[in-house]
Amino acid sequence: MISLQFPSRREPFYSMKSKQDKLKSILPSGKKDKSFFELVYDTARLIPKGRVTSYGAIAAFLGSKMSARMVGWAMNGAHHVSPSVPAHRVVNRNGMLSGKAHFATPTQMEELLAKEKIFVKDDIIIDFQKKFWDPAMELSID
DNA sequence: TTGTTGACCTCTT
DNA sequence: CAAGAGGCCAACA
Repeated sequence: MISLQFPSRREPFYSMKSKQDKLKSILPSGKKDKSFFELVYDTARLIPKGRVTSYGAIAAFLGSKMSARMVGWAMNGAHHVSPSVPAHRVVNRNGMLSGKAHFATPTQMEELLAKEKIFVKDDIIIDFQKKFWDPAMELSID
């Protein structure tokens, strides 16, 4: 199912802090003392191949939609965590590859995306809205 | 310990 | 329209 929506500027149902506990139960690894970063990593690992999402969408999904910045910061450390995190599937809300400079080579992010049939022009993902995967829409939380 | 700095986003001048 | 500010939270000096 394809979500054609950007994260809405309306107050979304998932923005309530109380959802965090439910998140912890549906996300893979069972540790209870998850930091915000770990939640970010877990969510990112759920992004299907061939789909992308945005920092803000993950942040909103995790309960604080203003933490998009932290999601980016989390990705900064995503290279040396295990299991690996598909950081290339996370872009900013315009579909721009804002993080490509942090990959091993300047072209790696684009190449990884191309393998999943996601193509990029001028650092922007083509058909971003069709490739967009909103965790809040696709993962049912109650 | 305090301050600054981000792979961001939204609202306000 | 463009530009600024505020909010988030972890890392680092």
